Formats: sequence, C-alpha cells, structure tokens
Amino acid sequence: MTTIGRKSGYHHGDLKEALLAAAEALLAEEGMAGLTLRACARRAGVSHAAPKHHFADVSELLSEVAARSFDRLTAALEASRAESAQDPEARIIAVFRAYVSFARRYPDHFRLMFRWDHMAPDNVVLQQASAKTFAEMTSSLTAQRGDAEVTAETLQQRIRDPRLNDDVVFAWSQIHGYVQLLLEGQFDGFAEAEGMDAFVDRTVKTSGRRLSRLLQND
Amino acid sequence: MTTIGRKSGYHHGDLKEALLAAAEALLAEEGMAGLTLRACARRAGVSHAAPKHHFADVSELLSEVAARSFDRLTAALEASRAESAQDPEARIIAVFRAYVSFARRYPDHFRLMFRWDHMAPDNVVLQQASAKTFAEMTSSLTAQRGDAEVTAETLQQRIRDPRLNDDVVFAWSQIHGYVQLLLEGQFDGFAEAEGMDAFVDRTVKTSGRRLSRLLQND
DNA sequence: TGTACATCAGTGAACGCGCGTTCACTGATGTAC
DNA sequence: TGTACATCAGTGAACGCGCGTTCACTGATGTAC
Repeated sequence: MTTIGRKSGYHHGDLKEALLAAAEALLAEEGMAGLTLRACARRAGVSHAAPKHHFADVSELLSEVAARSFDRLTAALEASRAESAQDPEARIIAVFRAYVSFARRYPDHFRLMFRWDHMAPDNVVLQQASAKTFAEMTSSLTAQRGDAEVTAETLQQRIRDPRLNDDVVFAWSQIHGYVQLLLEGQFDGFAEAEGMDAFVDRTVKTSGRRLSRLLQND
Repeated sequence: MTTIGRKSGYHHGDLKEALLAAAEALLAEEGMAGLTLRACARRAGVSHAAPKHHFADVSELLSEVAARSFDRLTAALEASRAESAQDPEARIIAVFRAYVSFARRYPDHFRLMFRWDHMAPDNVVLQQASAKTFAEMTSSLTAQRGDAEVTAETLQQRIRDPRLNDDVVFAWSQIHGYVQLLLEGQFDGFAEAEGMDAFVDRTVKTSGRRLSRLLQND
C-alpha cells in the first residue's frame, strides 16, 4: 500500500489524483465493497473529511474511476485495431480479445463500468469517456462493411442506419455477454478439460470467426 | 407492504418462507442495497434476530432468493419451448424472448443471479436451481442440431462435445450480453426513434434469426 | 387424560463496527498594495 | 521588499445511522410416561 507523495506537510498537492489512484487500487484489491470515501482517504494518507473538497459524493468519485477505465478500454481497443488493420476477421477477433483481456485483468473495474446505479449519471467526464469507448467499438465492429469511420460525434446519426444498428447490437451483445459469463464463472464447467486460458483462446477465436462471417454475409 | 400472516401470536409458523418472500419483495422494490437481514425481518414482522434460526448468513438468504429466481427463469424457458416446438428459428427466438422478458420484469433478481460474490457458492439449493436453468438453456439452444435432450444430469458429459460447447457459449453469450446491455441502459440511444419496446421486439427477432441461422449452418 | 420436561422459535436490549456528514479550526498559498 | 488579508485545502473530533452479532430470556409445541 503506497501513498502518493505530498508536496508539503499540510497541503497535499494533488489530492484529487491521489484519491483516484487510491480508488483504483482499492477496487482492484478489494472490489466494490472496499470502495468507500473513507478508505480512499485513508489510502491517500489524508483525513477522511478531506475528499469533500474534491468529490461531492462517493458516486462522483466512482464515476471518474469508471471514466478512467473506459479510457483504458478505449486505448486497448484502438491498439488492437491498429495492429490488425487489413483482415476483417482478424480485426473482429482482435477487438474481441482486447475486450476480454481488459475484463480479465480488471474484473472489478469492468463490473463498475456497467453498473450505472453506483454512479452519477450526469457526470460529464464519465459520459464522454463511455461515449468514446462506444464509438470505438462501433467503428471496429462495423468496419468490415466498408463504412466510413464512426466517431463519438457522428455516432448518434449513424446509429439510425438500421443495418449498422443491428450489427452493433448483435456484435456488442456477443462480446459483452461472453465476458460477463466468463467473469462470473459460468464457463468454468466448460473449460474443465482444457484449462481456462486455452478455453478463452479457443472460444474467442471461434466466436470471433462466426461473428465476422455473419457481419459480412448477412 | 404486506406481512405473511402468523399462525399463533408468538411462533410464526413459516418464517423461512415469509423471509424469502420479504427478500424478493425488497429486491424488486429497492434493489440489492435494500436487501439486509434486518430489513427482511422487519418486513416479515419479526424481531431482527429471528432470521438467525433459518439463515446462518445473509449470503444464505440471497442464495435461496437467487435459486427461486433460477426456478422461475427455468419455468419461463420451458414454457417458451413448449409453445414453439416445431420451427427451430421460432424456438430460438422464443427462448431469447423469454430470457429478455424475465430480465426486464425482474431486473434486480436477474442481476443477483449472476453476481456470485454476494452468495454462498456452496449452497446446494442454488447450485441445483442454476444447473437446471443452464441445462434447459443448453437443451433449447442446441435442439435444432437434432441432438438428444440435455438434462442437468447429462450436461457435464455432453458439454465435452466441442460443437455443442461452442454453440452454447456463442448462443448464451449473445442472449446474456444483449440482456445485460439492455438492463444497464446501453441501448437507450439505439432505441430513441422507435421506443424501447419496439426496439426490443425488433432486435430480439433479428438477433434470434441470425443466431438460428448460424447454429444450423456452421 | 394429565403432567413433567425437553426442545425450539422468537424477543428485545446491548454491543461494536464502519460509514458519510458536519463544523470550528488551522496551516499554507497567493495577491494587492 | 514587505505586510495585510482573503482564500482555500486539510484536520480532527463529534454525531447519527443501519448493519450484523450476541445473549439471557420467554412463550409455544410436542413427546414420554
């Protein structure tokens, strides 16, 4: 348990940043249950009333933690897209794999991101971050149609295209559901023989292939 | 807020049942956050130490609530299977629809069922109930292959068949992911124009059709 | 049919816990002149 | 260059809350004889 260093003895210097870092660490180590304002303050080495100056509410803190997680996921998706630009099937599989890897590495971050009841729905930072992830997903998943790229700005219009709408709903559901069931251990029985890593590797590949074929031909 | 009647003044008669009913009602009305032992006791009209005689732990109570929810889902899936026995595509769509309807009607029950961190993983009632749901899903989703029916007993063996394994992983992920994203409001932007009910009706149909085609041809 | 007794379910008061919130305070920083 | 002052971030003690747990108890039920 590390504390983000202070500049001076009294004022922290960047407590907001330290609190966010503490929150992320707590989430990784103890899950949602461990994520309280007091615990974050403790971990940041500060009295428990101090966070009030930076976050009005625990939900505001959670929102910004989630926003950071969305940013990370977006970055992972972008990276996977860059490294598999040509082949449409390889691209879908790469996106799939990036989503799965992220969720397996940060399971509680992932859970938080999709539990809006814990968060402040009006938080702008969160809204922008999740919109970016969403646009990136849409863009990646529908690129093999040969459509123009989707950005966070053009998303609202483009989503009215019924084919694109259907495709995104289908592909995102596939990937998201796989990850959810995987994280909650529902596939443990499936993976018994081969081991979990092999199972994931295999099923991501076959599911990605199926998904890709479907999006091209349908 | 109703209380399940007592037989006598002192002893309750069937407090275990009353506590489970209270828990289900609380879950529906207030979500996971409202589900505490004390709240259940209060609602069952009993002192807050009374539940100890029936549930060692809040996680045991939650487990049995989840088990009941699994039972309900199983029943809904069975019913949907019965009413669409012939056509494989109609059958998949019916299963899909049953899963979606259940989750929309009891969103917090649905969330609880797939959050094993709140429950007692060793609870036998829960294990059996979820195994039954799972077998029913597997059976419904793979029936169009013409395979023999899968039951909770034969599941562990049958799942070793790689084709069946792939099929179930794919189809279940699809349905489950769709429901998760729907429940958490991720599709709200998609449904803007047509309204949520119409969106659900449409996408369940098209996704089900795609799923069905994939499971037949692949 | 009646009595004695064991068993068990529910009571209610008490305890400790960690949480978020409030508030008067204090120490540091920066700005006006 | 120095001084006065406003601003603001962090302190620490106090409060109330609902939670789960414990424990001596009491009322009801059923069983043995």
